[in-house]
Amino acid sequence: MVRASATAEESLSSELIRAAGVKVTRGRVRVLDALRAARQPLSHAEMEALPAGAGDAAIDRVTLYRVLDSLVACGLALKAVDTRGVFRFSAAGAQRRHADHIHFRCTDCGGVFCLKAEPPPPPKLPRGFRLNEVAYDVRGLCAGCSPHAASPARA
Amino acid sequence: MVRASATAEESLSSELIRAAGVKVTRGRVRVLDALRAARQPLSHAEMEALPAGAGDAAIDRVTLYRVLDSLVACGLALKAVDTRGVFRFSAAGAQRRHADHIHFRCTDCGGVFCLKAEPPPPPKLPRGFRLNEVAYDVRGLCAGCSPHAASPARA
DNA sequence: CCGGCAAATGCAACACTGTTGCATTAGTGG
DNA sequence: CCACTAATGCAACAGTGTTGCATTTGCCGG
Repeated sequence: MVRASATAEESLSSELIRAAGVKVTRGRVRVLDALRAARQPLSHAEMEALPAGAGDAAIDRVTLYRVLDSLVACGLALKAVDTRGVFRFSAAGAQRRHADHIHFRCTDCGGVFCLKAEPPPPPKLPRGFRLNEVAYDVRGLCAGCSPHAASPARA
Repeated sequence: MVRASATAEESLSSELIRAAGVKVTRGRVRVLDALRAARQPLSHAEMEALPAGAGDAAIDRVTLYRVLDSLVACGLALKAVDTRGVFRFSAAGAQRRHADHIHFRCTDCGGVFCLKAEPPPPPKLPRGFRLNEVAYDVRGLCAGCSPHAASPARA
């Protein structure tokens, strides 16, 4: 149970959770830890498989769903849908690292690539509307999936 | 079986399907018809429920999936994921009507609103990349779902 | 330090979306 | 009109997400 490493990381997650006004539980700390450590949004399935390096037993499937929901509800995590229709979660604040450029999603392999260009400014909204997120999604085929030769179905 | 109305619509769908180089079947015509008539992308569930006005029996669930896949494969339909993680399909070409303005998606009610502003120009891609679609997605709360009064959880 | 309450957990069962296998039916080309 | 292939319909399955309920646990007050 007592581990000297990564204590700062874990306590920061605990801090964040406590500051959000919800109970600090093992599951929440572990999940937020994982989200904050991840360099890209994680799916439920991926998180279920990660306790390998976390120490003790795996988190229950349903509990994991509820932990994620609670983190989203208190603003510590963000929820999005990937191209396969699966929810992916990321630590709030982490997306700031990805806010200053455009993403290209390959419709074939599902990969996400970061483009150099800057995203356009957000548009004006009608009265009463509230802006939460602006996603400038560019989709197509990446270099690896592009048909270099001939593709009869596309001709 | 014989209906005099909507013949032009239906035969156009048939034309399109035939031109795409695949078999012209009842299911494909009916589905493409529905997609072309719809003013917004339809989900599988929505399409399963629509034969009310189409005349004869409902299409099999699995067949509908396969019909949709075939329409996407031959370029007659487009497949996308909505905010709930459900696939939605639209007739190819229909999105051209929606290419000249921005969409606002309400994260609460799931509604889609058309904004007046024009979308930004597509960015430059790395070598080998192939642009297929540019989605400028603006998400937030619509006027109906915005918290007019106080929202303790957000404070 | 201890007890109690509400929230969080774990388990089972379920609902919805999408997929696969296989026998039958129906387009299409000759 | 025949035959051949693709498409259909049915059953069964897989993955993702949800709900109900009993039990445990974090947190707070005594």
